[in-house]
Amino acid sequence: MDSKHPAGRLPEPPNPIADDGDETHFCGTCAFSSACIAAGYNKPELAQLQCLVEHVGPFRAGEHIFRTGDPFRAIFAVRSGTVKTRMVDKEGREQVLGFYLPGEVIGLNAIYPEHFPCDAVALDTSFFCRFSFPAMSALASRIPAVQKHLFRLLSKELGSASLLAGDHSADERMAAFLMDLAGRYAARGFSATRFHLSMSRGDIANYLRLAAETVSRVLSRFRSQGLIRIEGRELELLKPDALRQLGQALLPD
Amino acid sequence: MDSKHPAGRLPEPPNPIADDGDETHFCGTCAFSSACIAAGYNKPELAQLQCLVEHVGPFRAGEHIFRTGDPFRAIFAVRSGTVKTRMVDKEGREQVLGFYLPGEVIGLNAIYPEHFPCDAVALDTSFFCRFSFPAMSALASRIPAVQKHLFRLLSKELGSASLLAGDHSADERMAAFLMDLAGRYAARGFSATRFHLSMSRGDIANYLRLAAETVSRVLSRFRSQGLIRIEGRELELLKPDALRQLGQALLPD
DNA sequence: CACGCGGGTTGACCCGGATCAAGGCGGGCG
DNA sequence: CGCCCGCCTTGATCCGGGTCAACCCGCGTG
Repeated sequence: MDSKHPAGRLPEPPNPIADDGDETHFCGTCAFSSACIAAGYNKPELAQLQCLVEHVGPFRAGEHIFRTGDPFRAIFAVRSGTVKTRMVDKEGREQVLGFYLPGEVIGLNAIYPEHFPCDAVALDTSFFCRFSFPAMSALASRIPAVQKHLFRLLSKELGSASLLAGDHSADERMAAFLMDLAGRYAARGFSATRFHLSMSRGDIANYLRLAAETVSRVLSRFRSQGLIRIEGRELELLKPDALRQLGQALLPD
Repeated sequence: MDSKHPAGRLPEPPNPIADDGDETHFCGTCAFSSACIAAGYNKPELAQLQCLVEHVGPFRAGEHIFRTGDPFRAIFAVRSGTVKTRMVDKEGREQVLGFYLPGEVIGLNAIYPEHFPCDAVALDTSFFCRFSFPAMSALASRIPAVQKHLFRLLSKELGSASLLAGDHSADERMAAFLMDLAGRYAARGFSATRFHLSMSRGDIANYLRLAAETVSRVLSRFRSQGLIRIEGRELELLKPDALRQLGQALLPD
């Protein structure tokens, strides 16, 4: 599963955002956008922010962006591709903590321990913006909007962490998972009703604290009920309202 | 359950830390201590921090420190007593998010939404330090150590949120819960082996995503196995190592 | 006093999802 | 080509913990 020479699925990420030339479009959808391209910034400050960003990648499917225990020096915004974060306990069992889509930020939970408390593994061929954290903190001291933005990012992730905490049925969890993904894709300008699941059924199951067989069964049932169309990892939400209804206990609002 | 006129349990909190006269002892154990009394601060800056702190309380058992939807203006450090945070979904079901002991901080998850996303309810007679967040942010911009401290607090809570995420047996959850409490009491200078459970079995069950009956059964079993001594809400850990062993899959390290 | 009520404990039963098992793709490679 | 190996699906069985129910206790109140 964690092969050192993982096979890249595709020669080129199918993700439209991978186009490195389209800076402004990507940045407009990134979680840092309000910090990077906020209208209120004067030019010298924006230049400072730009210069602490470093573009890194590509990482192929299965490669690590960072590993548990690595010293914390930077946070990463996903430019394209998908990432899972996971912890591996001493018995070797994997625990998937989350999936991160283009525009989202990984590494925030490493600030306190000053070492990464989890692995980050690419699921697709992926590119990132790397933000040196010392530089970013220093900048945050001088630009209140940057500080506020970091506080908000951290606090936001606190809120979403409690999403999968409840004891809910497999159907509720799966419906909420699909609608959460849909909402996050929509927030970044992608289709909210058709998208590709970059993660395996096993990863979904692990994340939702279900067995892989259960995930498979629930998806089959959703299909037979006409809620979704699914073929391999290509997904279409046919009745998003019904799914939202199903997952409402887990979803915000 | 959420009576508007809850009966205060005791005329005076039994908590030794409630002594308002013993400032330095309390502050030495508080989560803000390194910000409030850090050696590196010169006096004018420390004075600024002091003046944005406001002591509030007492809150009696059952009273709200804040409610879902309240506009976010401040975070609170528990001076004495215990607090639970909870969300109530639209079907009226309660979801306990966490328990907070003296020295710990509540309200951080409200920064992003700018409104409190949950209720905070006192379980004991409780006192707090109230930190105006706008003032604190402004101070953080001028004093890097304060900014760093806030980042760390937020990031730390991110880490602990993933504690109860896994799918683990009732025994593992309960053992981890008890050892977590023990560690947090110890970190604030209390006994790590004898303490009072301020929360009901129902709250524990809700927090651990178990039925109240299961909590009762597990505690009874732990007692019959000689792991703990428990009488009502008074708890003594007889074999902390065995408990840590049981809960290791859920505990840090 | 009797009574109600919330919290706690314990027993009996049942169900959702884990586990075990078998088989079907599809892609990479000898 | 044929084989293997992940990944996925579907069926059969089992069990941990939820649910229902009965009961106890302490406390506050009419």
